[in-house]
Amino acid sequence: MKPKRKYELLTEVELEFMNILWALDEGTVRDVLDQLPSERSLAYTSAATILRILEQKEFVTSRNRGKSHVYKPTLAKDVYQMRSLKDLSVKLFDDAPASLVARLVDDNELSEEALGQIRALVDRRLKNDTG
Amino acid sequence: MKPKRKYELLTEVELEFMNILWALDEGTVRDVLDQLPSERSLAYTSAATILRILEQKEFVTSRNRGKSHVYKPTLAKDVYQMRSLKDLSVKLFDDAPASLVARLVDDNELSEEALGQIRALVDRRLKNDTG
DNA sequence: CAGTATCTACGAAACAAATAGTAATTCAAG
DNA sequence: CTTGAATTACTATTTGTTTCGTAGATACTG
Repeated sequence: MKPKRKYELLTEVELEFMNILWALDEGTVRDVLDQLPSERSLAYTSAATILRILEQKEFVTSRNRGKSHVYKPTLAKDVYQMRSLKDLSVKLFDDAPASLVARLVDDNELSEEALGQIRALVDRRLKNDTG
Repeated sequence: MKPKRKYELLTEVELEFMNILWALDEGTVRDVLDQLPSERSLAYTSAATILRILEQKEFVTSRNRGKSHVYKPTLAKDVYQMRSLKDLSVKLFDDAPASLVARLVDDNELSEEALGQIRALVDRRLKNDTG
């Protein structure tokens, strides 16, 4: 089958699986299934299907080990994080990242510590650019 | 029909419509349709269906004006922005907003100006907390 | 090598999202 | 009133997502 282009974003379940694979670096159907919370109780074959779809969409590649496949992300998590943020920014924040952060720091739940970390990150980036 | 509880997030098209309603404050099917880009060419009845669904999900209310309905968001945009950010943060950033911002400022496309704005926002928030 | 475990591939069922057509209603204007 | 344009309510179609069962392959175990 010809692989279709233009798969941008992961679906809900695909993201759930990718998070596990990113944490493990790679894994089999069994490995992923073992990482799911017990209350998830997903059938083995369902997990296998999801991974096959992820491979078809080229979010992972697979190699053989014994009788099973080992799946590994083709896309680094930070790359996907950035892609998701860009998507959210465009769709809900008029493509203005600053207004996204504005909303974030409006959150009263946000700890002083988190705020401090955020400022440190921004400062470091500003220094590196000018220096 | 009994309204189901627990509608959290908007679908793609629902968000497209809500963005228009947030900008207009309120509007009819026709109003929304007029705001869509011309290449969108969505049937009138499709737009009406989407708005009816939004009402059913309680993202908007409607009142009658003449023979048509006027739809108005029940949810402020900034509230929904925060909800979306929380969702993304949980699903993709281990619920750590600082790491979300970290990814954002890693983006080379991000302008110096945007970075400055972000820092100003954080600074202001930090000052207000301690002051 | 027979039996069992486990695995993959495929198909399909169940559900949700997006779009649009049809029928019925409403209102305004001749 | 009757007609016609615009509107709503409902239904249907198509497509994508999520889940799982069945069948066949593969490897291990005695």
